[in-house]
Amino acid sequence: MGSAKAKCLDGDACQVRVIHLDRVERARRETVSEKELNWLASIYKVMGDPSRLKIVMALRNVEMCVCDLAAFLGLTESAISHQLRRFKDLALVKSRREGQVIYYSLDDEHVAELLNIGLAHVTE
Amino acid sequence: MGSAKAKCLDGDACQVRVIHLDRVERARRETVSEKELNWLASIYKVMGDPSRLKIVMALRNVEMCVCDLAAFLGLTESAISHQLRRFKDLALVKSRREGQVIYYSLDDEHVAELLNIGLAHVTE
DNA sequence: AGGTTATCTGAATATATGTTCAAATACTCA
DNA sequence: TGAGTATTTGAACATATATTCAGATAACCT
Repeated sequence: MGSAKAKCLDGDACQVRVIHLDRVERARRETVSEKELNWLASIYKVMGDPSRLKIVMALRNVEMCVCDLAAFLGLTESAISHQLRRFKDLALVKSRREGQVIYYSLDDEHVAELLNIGLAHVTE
Repeated sequence: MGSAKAKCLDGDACQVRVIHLDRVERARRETVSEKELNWLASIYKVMGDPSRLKIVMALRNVEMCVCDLAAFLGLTESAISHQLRRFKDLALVKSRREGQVIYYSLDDEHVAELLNIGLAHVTE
């Protein structure tokens, strides 16, 4: 119902075409703040890279040091260190020093939960 | 227990340092196939961009056409179309044509579920 | 102190990515 | 059929990103 004739939005200059104004307004009403959205996106993003996903999966059950992860992933220890820093910046991973060795482990239940959901579906 | 002296892996040339061989082997045992891992990563990845995340959130409740989404996001219709194609390539979004208008909606419960988990945590 | 091990840092690089613009396609209505 | 609307496509561009290399820190051991 209702023709699909586009209406206009953003009063002043009528630059934006809209067909279902009600839906757009509803979406606007139901969205979260820009800050929350960006934070959420960055969590998904950090898991959206095969190498990092593998790191998260490894840390899911046991803490590991950089060179263990490097061996597991087949990457440089430097590469692992760089990626771990990204996790730490997002407070998704924590570290614990024991002599020369630094042990990394997950520090965020969201990540573990998201991982479990994903794994459950991917392994059917 | 056990000194932190690194052992060697990958027999032939001993190029890889490992401290906790047992943990690495366990991680190897418990990982999923490369294919599954990549597929899973691509799902997280597609949600790991603010614009796309906003698209998913909009489509969570109602189907929308390209220009509605463009109005909602404040982006070009072309940009929306490009992003929607990525979703379609991953079979996460489906489309339905009605005359000139093409309606998009979510086509994968994983995505909705991941989104709900994320939203629940982000909005505390 | 000096030497070894584990990790980090920064520069460099190649590649991926998000967006826009211009033009093509698909459908509708008169 | 032809004009108008909705969406798609491909090239282009600027930016972000993952990894490596070389060198810097930090902690241990003798």
